[in-house]
Amino acid sequence: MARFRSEFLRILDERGFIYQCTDPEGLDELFLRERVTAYVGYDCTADSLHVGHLLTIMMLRWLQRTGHRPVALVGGGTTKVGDPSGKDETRRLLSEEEIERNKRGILESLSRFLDFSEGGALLVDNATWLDELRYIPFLREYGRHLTVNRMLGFESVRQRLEREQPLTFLEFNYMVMQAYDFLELARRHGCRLQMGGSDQWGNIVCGIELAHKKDRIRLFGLTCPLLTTASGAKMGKTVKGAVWLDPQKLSPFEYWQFWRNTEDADVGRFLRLFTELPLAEIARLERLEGAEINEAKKVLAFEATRLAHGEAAARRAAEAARALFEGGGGDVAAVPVLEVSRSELVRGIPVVELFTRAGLTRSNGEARRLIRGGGARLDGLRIGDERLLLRPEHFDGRSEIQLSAGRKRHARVRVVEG
RNA sequence: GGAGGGGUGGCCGAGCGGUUAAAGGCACCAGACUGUAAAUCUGGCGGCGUCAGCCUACGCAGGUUCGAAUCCUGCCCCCUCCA
Repeated sequence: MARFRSEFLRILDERGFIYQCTDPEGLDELFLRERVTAYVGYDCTADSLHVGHLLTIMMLRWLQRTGHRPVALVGGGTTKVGDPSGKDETRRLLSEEEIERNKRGILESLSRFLDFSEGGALLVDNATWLDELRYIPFLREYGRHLTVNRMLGFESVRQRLEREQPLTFLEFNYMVMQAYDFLELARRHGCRLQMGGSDQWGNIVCGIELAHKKDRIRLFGLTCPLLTTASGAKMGKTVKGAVWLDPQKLSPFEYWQFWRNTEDADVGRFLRLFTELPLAEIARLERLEGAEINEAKKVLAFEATRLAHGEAAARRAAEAARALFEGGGGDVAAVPVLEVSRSELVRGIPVVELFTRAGLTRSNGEARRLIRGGGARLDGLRIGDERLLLRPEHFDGRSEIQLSAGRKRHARVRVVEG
């Protein structure tokens, strides 16, 4: 497969990152010729990124590893407008402070994967230029280069119109804003390539066309496939919601577990996309069959966790999993802990409440149902009574007990004096 | 501006005065089977509650009624057709 000659594109191609590319040959040449600056845009609506963002993060990472310059753009400007695509309930507008906090969170998530130190990756906020825009001058200068005819042809727009779903002028302008972002990055930072999910294709192309008409510069676009699991579900959900990259929001142990529970059919693909193992090694792992494929899943979990949370955390997660799932007392240090005071324990703590406090269930009612359904365990023994109170005798001299919701989700409860 | 249709739980979508915490599907959780997989089958799936109950919910605000998601009034939003 001599499709690409440049290292970056070859890697992306071999690993399955490429869905569409505006001009593969031209881009390949560009990568052979110079140090390329490329960007990916991230929404600013949450304070952390999640696995749904991981594909593009990995692309930026490979970009940096192969000697080029990644730019992460956060949508501080566009977030102020509020994304209207979420149908009813006009979305709550975020305050400046919230946006600021979210930006910091996003940077923190990204910092695990990219080197933002001097001369490395760049973080930019489109508020920097979008805030300054004035309507009439903008329309006169840029609006004349964008035809509605052209924009109506884009898949995202066409689909809406065909299904007779409303498409507001505001949404329509998102494409324009993003097109302008690309141009602005090209001017400010010499950015030549925008990458994103396949749903971003129209927006990316729009930016390329704008830049060509306005500044006579040639930009490139590349999208990655929309990721679903082999059984067709969207990736990256757990009871707790999204699979966050921020360890505060989802512990490394739970992150490890997420990857460990990958479906058989996805293992090879995920290893290529979400780890940096050599392809030969992945091919070997992929060939494992039956129960042996679990080895491959552990490698996937370890490597993915290592990237997001560091090697030490990945080791602890792996060890805790060994202790929990394969018997033989390993170290369960990575399993999330809930602390309770001795005085509270002496009074007796409703076990349903503990499940909720430990984050294993979302409400006491859910914990009750879990117990009724036979999925709740205390130190491995099924809890039969939903009214059970946790008391000092359950600890039997130890400082910790273990709660489990189903086979896979565990938490420790530790007594502290007081 | 005019006429009609509509806003139901995370999503889709029934219900159109009581027996409706609201059919059905998807998603999700648990149990069984396994390999911490998939498929399948079973159960669950608003909150609080030591279980007797209480509270909140069908766009928003009022009203009619013993009783409202269901009827009435006003408001907000969406869709279709006409101008």
